[in-house]
Amino acid sequence: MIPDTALPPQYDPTGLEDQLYRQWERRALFEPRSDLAAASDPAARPYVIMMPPPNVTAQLHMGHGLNLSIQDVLVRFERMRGRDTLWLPGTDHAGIATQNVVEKILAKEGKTRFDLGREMFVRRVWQHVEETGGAILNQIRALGASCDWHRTYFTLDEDLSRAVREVFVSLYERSLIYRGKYIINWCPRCLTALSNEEAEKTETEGKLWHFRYPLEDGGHITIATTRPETILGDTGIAVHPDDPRYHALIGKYAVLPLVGRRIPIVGDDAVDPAFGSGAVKVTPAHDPTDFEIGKRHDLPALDVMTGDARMSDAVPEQFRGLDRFVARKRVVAEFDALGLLDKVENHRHAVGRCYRCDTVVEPRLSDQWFVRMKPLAAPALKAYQDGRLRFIPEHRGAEYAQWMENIRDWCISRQLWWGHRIPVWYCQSDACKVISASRTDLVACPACNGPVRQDEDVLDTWFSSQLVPFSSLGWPDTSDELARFYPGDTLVTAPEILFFWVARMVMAGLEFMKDIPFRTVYLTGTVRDTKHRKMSKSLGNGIDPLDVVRKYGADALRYAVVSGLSVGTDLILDPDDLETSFGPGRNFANKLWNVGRLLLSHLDGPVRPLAGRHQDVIRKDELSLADRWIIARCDETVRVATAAYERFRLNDAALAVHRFLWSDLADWYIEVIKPRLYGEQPGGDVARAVATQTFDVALRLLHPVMPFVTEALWQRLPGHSEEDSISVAPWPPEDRRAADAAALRRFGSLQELVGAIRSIRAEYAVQPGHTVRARIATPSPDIVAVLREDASIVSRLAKLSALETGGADAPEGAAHAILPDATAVSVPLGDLVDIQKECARLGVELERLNGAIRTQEGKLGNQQFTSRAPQEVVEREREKLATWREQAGVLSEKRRRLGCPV
RNA sequence: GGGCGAAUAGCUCAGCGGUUCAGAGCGCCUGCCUUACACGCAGGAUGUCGGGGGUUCGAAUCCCUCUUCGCCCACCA
Repeated sequence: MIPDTALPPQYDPTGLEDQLYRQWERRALFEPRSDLAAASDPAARPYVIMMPPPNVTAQLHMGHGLNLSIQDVLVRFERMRGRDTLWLPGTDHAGIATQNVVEKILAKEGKTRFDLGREMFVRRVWQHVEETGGAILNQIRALGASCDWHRTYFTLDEDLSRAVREVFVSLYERSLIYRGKYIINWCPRCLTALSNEEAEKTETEGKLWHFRYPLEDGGHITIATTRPETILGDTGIAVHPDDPRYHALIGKYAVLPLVGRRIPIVGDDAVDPAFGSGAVKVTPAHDPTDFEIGKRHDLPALDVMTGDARMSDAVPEQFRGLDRFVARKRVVAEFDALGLLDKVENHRHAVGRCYRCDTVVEPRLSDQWFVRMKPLAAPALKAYQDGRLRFIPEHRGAEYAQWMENIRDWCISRQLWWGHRIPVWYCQSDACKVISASRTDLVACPACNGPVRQDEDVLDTWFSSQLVPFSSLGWPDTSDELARFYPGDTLVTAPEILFFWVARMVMAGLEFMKDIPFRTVYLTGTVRDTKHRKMSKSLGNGIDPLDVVRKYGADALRYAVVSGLSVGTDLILDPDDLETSFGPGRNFANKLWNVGRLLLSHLDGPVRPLAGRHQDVIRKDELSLADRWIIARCDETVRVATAAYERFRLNDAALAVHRFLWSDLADWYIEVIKPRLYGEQPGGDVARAVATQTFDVALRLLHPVMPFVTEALWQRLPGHSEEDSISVAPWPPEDRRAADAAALRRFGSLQELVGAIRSIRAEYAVQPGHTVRARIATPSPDIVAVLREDASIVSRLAKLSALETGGADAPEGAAHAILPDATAVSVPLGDLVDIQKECARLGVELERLNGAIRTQEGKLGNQQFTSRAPQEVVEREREKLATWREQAGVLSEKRRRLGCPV
């Protein structure tokens, strides 16, 4: 392609990124390739990476930016390696979260969902989803994510809903789903049951109240509680059966204060005699342990709260309708008034909070649906123990295993309206009362043909999410696609949803597809601010990825995320200083752009290939030291970067390519070949070919991280056009023939030599345009070779007027440097400075310094000062003196070396 | 209460079984708008590698311990 020499000097991603993305999408570059699917090698499985579906109405946040970037790097890498790839985008209906969003909108209109009724409300949510649901998908595009948009799914789609039904009914038929009355976590604000995982335990500073309950036969028994309001629902007291203090009381009764209920004292192993008073109040309707105790001793369960956590009509009148925390205070106050409050202690304990609204959850007795997890967990645990399923970082696997080992049944019913309604119908005819789970909607009872009523509840949103690895591919229908893309390879996600989603996908996959859905689970770190606080909307410390894309480009964002991140560590970004976080990525893109600009401006046609069967291939003997060096460095970079990508060490890959492009190619190679490019020296065509082709390789290595700028440049390189795309260009192969240890070593020596001369120049502040003479004496054969064959390069880079070999001047009269390989470099002082002027200048400076030193000596010699001034002031003055003396020494030495008159 | 990570330059982090490992980027200092790039070029300063102990010829790197942060799990009311 003819170079576009009109490229602006500053890279501007605005508009360009959009344009390139549309180009990719139009050409369907990210869809699976039927040509590869048809390939005969059955072992060549496609690469499938699982995108965690974002909440349908959510806005993109930095967490998405982080894990979408990682996923895109991985999938682009595999795609370029020639694998068929699938990265399916989709959205999750996010039951509670989405319902909450719409309820908030209704609240602004002064309405509740109950005002609308179920049908109208659900319709309203759908409307909201349709209005806002596309936004996040476009935001994902803006990051450059190369996913297959033709198969975008939504967890409430008809197909995925069919999968949900199939799974529910199948589990129900095998008694792996059951309904029952148990203590569950209840959110009084969302008005629904939650799973154990959805009730986030947080350590809280609370109180432990000790109360005395009068015994029927006189005396008291003291119990302790953190939730006094539940006393109103007490139906017993439990002590340890072997506790000598209470042995005699077992079987006796106490009278519950405030209520007057006669409650039995029972002996139960669940009681820890060492805690509190060793006696426990038993509230079967409001505590899981108490529920179990209650069952064992036939204690009634008395629910004393309403759904929104107010005291119910089951409590004495003065408490009815009170909020639980108000009731708590009131109960304490009344006990206190009765003289039955023994003591109050501070007490740290874990309090469950709703993961959606942070409300303190209430353990509550209610009828819910559950999945029996133990049989499902066993194979999922085994998959990990066998090594079939692996975690990155590895230690995360232990969390997974621990959870699987201690798994509890999963409460899947939610008292919401938005979601998959439970496919269970209850026969309304008194004679029948059959309960039917059905894959299709029922209008009549299958047993008696009587009227039926569908269960009111919907399923936990994670119930459908866990099926996505196969439901998104058309399951329960069988299809070639399903066979081709299941199981997948990699899942990249935030550690927060390890249990919510990841673990359950593994279980569901094993149960319904007989295989794990992915081999590798990469758990990212958390995005935090500089104070290491998690980025969140409520803290207001978030960074909007789209804002970053607008200001710095998607490439810069991705580079920041990838280069600043080692496996599994947190990503620290400063919301108040985007420049520090994203400037380097933008600068890097700009650097690439300018390397491209320079190369393109010197190209007027195709370049000769470095290797291949073409006749005009460049022969090895045409290559200069620098050519061989950059080719060898390029190959090293291919090996390092490829290995790093394979091992998920994306930061290593990014930094290796950065180093090659910036430090090696731009700073050294291009500087070296400029005379050849400008036609001042022969070999211009070779230099162009080498520069262009190593640049091409580096662009490909970098493409997974910075897809846009690499594409924009690559399409302009000779032989490419807009009809080509780097995103499907072949991954650069390792080339053993390029390895050239001698060139690496020798050019390294050249770099050191040039560096030494530049240091000398800088030390004497020589103007850039001014040339100097250098004399080199070396025992190093590499340097000897450099001086023989590449002296012009050294002269150019170090701005030398002459480069002499042989015995180096003694340090007298010359600036001198010794390299690690014992090479001595010297430059006549006369070349570095005007000796007379410099002597005069140094003389003046030295005199002034000596004056200051004399004054300081006087000050410190003054007894009054040293004895009266604070110690640290004197100390500081002494240090000042020492520094000045040192400086004076340096100046004298300089004068001596210049041979200045004394 | 159980389990697991982390502590390296002012900041964010590399350093993957002990011998070119004391590094990168940003920031800082000096000099440069050298016809690709000031989002740049060249040069430079900066660290008792959290404290203590141990193993070894040799430890940022292995072992023990302490301190400090963080994560996961947990029905002691």
